[in-house]
Amino acid sequence: MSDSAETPNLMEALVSLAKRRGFIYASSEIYGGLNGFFDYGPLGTELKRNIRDCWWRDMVQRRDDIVGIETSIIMHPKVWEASGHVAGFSDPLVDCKVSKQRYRADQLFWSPVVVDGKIVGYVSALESEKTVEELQAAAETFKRKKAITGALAPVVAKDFTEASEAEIPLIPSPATGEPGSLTAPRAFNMMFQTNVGAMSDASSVAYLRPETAQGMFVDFKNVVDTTRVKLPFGIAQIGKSFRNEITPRNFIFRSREFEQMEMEYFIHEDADWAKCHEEWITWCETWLKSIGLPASHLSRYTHPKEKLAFYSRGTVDIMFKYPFGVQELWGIAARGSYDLTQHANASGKPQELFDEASKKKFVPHVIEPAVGVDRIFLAVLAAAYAVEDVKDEKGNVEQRTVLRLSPRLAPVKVAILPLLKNKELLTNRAKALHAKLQKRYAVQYDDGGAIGKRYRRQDEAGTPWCVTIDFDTIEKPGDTFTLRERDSMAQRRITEAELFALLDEQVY
RNA sequence: GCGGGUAUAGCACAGUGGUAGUGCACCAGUUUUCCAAACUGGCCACGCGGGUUCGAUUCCCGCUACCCGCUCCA
Repeated sequence: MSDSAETPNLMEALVSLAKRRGFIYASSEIYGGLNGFFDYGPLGTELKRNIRDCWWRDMVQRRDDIVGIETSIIMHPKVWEASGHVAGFSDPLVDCKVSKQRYRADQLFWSPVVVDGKIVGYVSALESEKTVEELQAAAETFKRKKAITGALAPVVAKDFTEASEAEIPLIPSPATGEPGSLTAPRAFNMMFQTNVGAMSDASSVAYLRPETAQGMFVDFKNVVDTTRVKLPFGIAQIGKSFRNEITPRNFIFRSREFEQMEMEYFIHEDADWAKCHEEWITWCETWLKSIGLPASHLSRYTHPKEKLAFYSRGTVDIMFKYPFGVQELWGIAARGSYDLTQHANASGKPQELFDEASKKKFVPHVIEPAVGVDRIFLAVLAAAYAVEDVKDEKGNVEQRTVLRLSPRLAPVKVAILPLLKNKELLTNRAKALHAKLQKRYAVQYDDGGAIGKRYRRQDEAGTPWCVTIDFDTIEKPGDTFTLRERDSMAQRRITEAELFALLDEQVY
């Protein structure tokens, strides 16, 4: 028996299964696909919906301190100026054509070498604690090698975004030390632009949101004024976001259109934000385990202070061991009062609460757990996938592909199978049960092929239980069915009432 | 975006300068009393565009997508 960790080319197997069983298709596939976009098929749509529903129930409906909203994808462009995304949500990149190295332009520093007031050449260095020293040393070496005499001026460290067109070909590549191989920085904003209204001009430019969070900040006062929430409280939202990623990769892990589940938890400015931050990290970890992700695949990554995003005072990522490596799943950021303050300044509308104790107004601080539905989907799929060796009655070893999805997430909760297709007594009873279950649960009726084949088919779809209507059901007293469990393949007899009780308990 | 690789049916793979097969899956039927049974029949593909050629799925070029690196985020 092998589990997912030992399966070679697990990603290929997942992509293949996802396609084969209708979980995920490439977007616009008949036109050759579109990089960074995906469609969810019938089973995938159910699974994704279940992920959203579980999160919403646990995050919003089962709590007293969190409310939900749904804001528009296109917001006033000033939202993104205030949030910092127009200016800061870009990564200008520079390529060295010789060494094939790629640098972020804002991390690649350079300086003219000035001798006796004249520019005699250029030096470069990568961002570090000693960038200026390195540049100075490089300038001295340059002067010596070129046998230039005169007074060397101190270097002036500038990053590559400040290099002019004329200067770019003169600046040496950090990799080769020779000028001429660096490209101009390609700086583009990761936000998708569009135009509102029929006229396309500068005044109509708008953006598809790159995160749902700003909706919560912009509607902060509305929620406070209309819902009687009291600190600490949270506002949650699930919705699509869009980022024009340079390199979409790893199936649905990094795509250009994705779905976020974000919650902004507002706390008093004097509250212990670090403690609250830690509590939310723990909450997220617990929740991930509750939907079936193994603790062994989860870890934490604390962002070093100097590399924090522009809005963050502290960020911890919950990492997941995907088939392609340990990568981010859930980011929990302490955003301070950054966003509300920015919007207060930009809009001229104060985003404050009144503190009854101190009789003073203050801007709340915020802790933000932000997770991608698609990433959870991928993590869940990877963790659930298993190929097992099973022995048939003759002792022959066969392989069984099974998705061990939690019953909460499984696209189909129960499959109802008449043992035989051509015996009306069986099919009628099965159809009656199916109709009854269908009112409350996602269930499937299947009478195609041999019973064993149908079990395996449901295993691949992740259906936790199969119910078989057999001859004992109609011939023996008690009206019982065979209940077959996906993971153990064990069978037992169960009544209709017991079946409903089982589902009520396990499916939520 | 740069470098390397790949692209044949729903999935996994063969194969050929004269338009393609296999397994599984799927559909119809016969059969079948619990773990991918059997038989019969059926559906379905050379990623897209151009070039060379009498003829291109095969050779060449471009594009697109996917995979592996550089880089990045949910």
